Amino acid sequence: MEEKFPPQYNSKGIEDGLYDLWEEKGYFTASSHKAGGKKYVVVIPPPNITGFLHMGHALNNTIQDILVRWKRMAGFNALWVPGTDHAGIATQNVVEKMLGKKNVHRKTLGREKFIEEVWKWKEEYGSRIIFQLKKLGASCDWSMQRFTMDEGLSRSVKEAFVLLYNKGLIYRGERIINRCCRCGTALSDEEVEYRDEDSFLYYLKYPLEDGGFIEVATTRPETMLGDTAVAVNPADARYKKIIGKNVKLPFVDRIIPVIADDAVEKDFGTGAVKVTPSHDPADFEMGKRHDLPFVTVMNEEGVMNENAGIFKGLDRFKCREEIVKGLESAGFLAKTEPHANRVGCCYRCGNLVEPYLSAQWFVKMAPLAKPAIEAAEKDELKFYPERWKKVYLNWLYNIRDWCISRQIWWGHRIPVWYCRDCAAKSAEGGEQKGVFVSADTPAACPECGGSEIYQDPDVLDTWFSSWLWPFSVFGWPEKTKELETYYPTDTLATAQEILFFWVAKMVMAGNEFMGGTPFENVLIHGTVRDKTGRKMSKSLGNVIDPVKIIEDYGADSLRFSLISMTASGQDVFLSPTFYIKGRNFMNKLWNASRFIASAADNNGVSGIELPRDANDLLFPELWIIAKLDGVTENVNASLESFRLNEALNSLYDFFWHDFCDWYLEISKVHQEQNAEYFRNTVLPVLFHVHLSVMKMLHPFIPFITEKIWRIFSGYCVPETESIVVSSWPVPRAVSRNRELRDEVKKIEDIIEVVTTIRDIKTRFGVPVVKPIDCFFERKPEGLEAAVISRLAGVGNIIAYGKKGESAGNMLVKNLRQGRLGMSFEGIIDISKETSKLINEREKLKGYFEKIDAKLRNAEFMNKAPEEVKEKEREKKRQIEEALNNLEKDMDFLQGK
RNA sequence: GGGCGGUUAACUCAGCGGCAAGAGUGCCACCCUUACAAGGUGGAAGUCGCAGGUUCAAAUCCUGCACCGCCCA
Repeated sequence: MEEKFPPQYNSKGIEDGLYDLWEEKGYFTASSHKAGGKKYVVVIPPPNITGFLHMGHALNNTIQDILVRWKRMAGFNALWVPGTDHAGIATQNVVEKMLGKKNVHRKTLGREKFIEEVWKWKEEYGSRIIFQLKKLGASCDWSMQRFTMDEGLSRSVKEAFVLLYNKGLIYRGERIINRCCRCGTALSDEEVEYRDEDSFLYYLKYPLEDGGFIEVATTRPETMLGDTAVAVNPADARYKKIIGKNVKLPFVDRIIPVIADDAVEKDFGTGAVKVTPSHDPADFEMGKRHDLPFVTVMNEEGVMNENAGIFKGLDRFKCREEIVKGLESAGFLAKTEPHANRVGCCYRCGNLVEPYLSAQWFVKMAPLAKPAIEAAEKDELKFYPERWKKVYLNWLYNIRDWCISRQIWWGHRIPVWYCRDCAAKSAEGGEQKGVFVSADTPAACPECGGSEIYQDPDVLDTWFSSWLWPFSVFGWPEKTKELETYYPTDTLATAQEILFFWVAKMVMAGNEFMGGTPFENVLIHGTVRDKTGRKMSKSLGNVIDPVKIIEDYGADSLRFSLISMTASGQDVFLSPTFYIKGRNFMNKLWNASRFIASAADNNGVSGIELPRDANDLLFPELWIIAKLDGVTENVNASLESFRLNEALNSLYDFFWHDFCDWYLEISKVHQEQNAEYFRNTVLPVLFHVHLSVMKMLHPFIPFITEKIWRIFSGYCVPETESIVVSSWPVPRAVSRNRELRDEVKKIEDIIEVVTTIRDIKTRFGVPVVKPIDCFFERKPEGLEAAVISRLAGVGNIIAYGKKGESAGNMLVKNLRQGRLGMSFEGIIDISKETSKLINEREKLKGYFEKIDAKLRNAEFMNKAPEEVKEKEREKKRQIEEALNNLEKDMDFLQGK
């Protein structure tokens, strides 16, 4: 017993072994050859290979694991596909940094060598997060593990590119894109994070050619070197006369026009703005509309170029300082004022993103968005919580083209080739010739047959592979057995941060390449934050490390606490002690198991058969089974609607309070009173109820439930070797039987008696265990008497006559089932008890008034549904009874 | 500027039309009653952010406001 069940639960040494066992047995492996049957498929949001498990992952993957384990037990062919993504920019950064420590630079290494280094790094460190997911208990089918850069998925990426290109949905265009000068690449709009910054609004005085000035306001004065116009709103009376005149740009002496454009906001700054078509998206559009020149004044690294004149060679930030100084000393700076600015930053390195004119590959999104919009509008795609549907749709309604080329080396090389010969023949400014796409590496130019071809140096956005994930993992474009069996998937669980990055794009890709949505349900859970509401991040130093909590308290405690305190879709604010609820619950589960096992040991019982028939059960057994039925129904309903916390908390309440506080204690009475019934009936019920709860808890806390299952299989006829593949409980509908329900009511009366006695004892400082004599108007017999006696600490159970033995040392309570007298030895403080009763009576009277008024209210009686009215009447009856009893209690106290 | 979420016990959170408003932690009193002190019994603790409104009935729905947080321009 001791070695099997130490009195305190310790997750150490239990969790690891079990996970290995599950893997060995292949419990998580789904079968693509299962004919018919129901399948349930989840694809993991692939964590990136540079990642460490953080609370967000812990929550996200716990949720998926709950769903998959539940469905697996419920008989589904359940598959959870794991994997990682290659995280182009992040991984390249990590490896560059590592090489940097050895004084090796990417560019000196060369592309091929560098990529080799990245693969080496990936082999060594890229699976850290996979190991951590296993620690968490994730029941992924590891035989299906995928990586976005592996051969199959790379094939999918090329295929998708070619298909879209041939359909005209991928094009190369010159646009203002977001450039991260640090990471050296273009970013998509989604990859830019916005940050508030206290900066300045600079008012520049531009000299008009024929005298005077026009004032423009800007937050980025260094871009003035690239200005090719000044714009005002045509309706702005202040500037009417100046439209069409010319300005001489300071420093570079370019003559630029004052133009009129509706896009200019009259209220911003002076109402006149500088126009820099090469360095601002809005200005770019304006430049197109007005046919302005495009002057780029910095290079890709953010260093000012030859167009910047005397500022050439300066870094963009330094240049801003110098420009401001220069303008000021030349008298061109009217004023500066503080200005709260929202600046775009790279989501990978945090550096300021530069709007930059360059040629990039884009996906034309509007045609792809259309079916994705329809899917949500028609509810073929459902969001939980539903409000995210609006956010999703809003983004799709305002969709912009997706910049997919990245100027880095680690990633899927863009499958576009250029032919030097054909390009040379292209007419100046006309259509560019000699550009072709191919999923396979071509040997020659398909147009001229020439071999002077080269591949586009850029790679694709990592998300260009992620958006194919729900079907690329199954081998698309090959028509595989897996694809046929598992696609479309069922539920996608993710945090809201990647709704646009990923979820919306997967829906588009699913529609485009497979037809229909890639999953039916999108479960958006909250973001894990610290207790002040900030995201957890290393730089803020507010991180609670899930790995540490797993080590110290077990994955079960972590999972339990996370889910139990997370309402669907609500952000999670974690305090540093949040795991305590879980840890304590594990201990409770452990000790209840310990008690049951030792009871079985003491009776030398083994091979208990489950479940039992309800026919020869006594009322406590009927009661607990009926309760179990109710809980089972609630848990199922909660899980079906993705209310995981609700399911878990109802199991918690049932197990701790109904099962342990009451039933387990009552079972001890059986143990003492009726050994045979205990052995033949109570023990099986204990095992049945306990194991049923273990099953339902298993998806939430897989390790401890498995451990208990395995220990218990030494006592029972084991249903399955492992709880992982056991069957999900179904309600036995005992509670629907009317006659049985009366038996079940007995427990409620007993609970009232026991609670009353304990209350009095505690309030007058008598330990519950100290036996007192009690007098009953309706004297309990047999089992009832024994239960009351044990749970409330009653010595003699005595019937008493109508007058009652109103000795001074007795206190009487009038309960539902009649009078209860408790005998105390001179420790009852009559006045204290009286004032308590008076207090209670006041409260009850107030309550009575409230209900009575409601029932006298004609409107209420007219309009409220019958159900509610009946409920109120019932309440009134109960209060009346309670008041009545209270009066009697007081009469007794006052010696009447 | 637009949108979303939050504001409930000291703390962390449930409840989202018919509760005399709940849980866990913490707090107070008593109990080491052989499953569990990571426990038991009992208790104290809340004008459910503010102001209006709808309704027979509002913590729950609507409107406005305040503060906190997020997202998109």
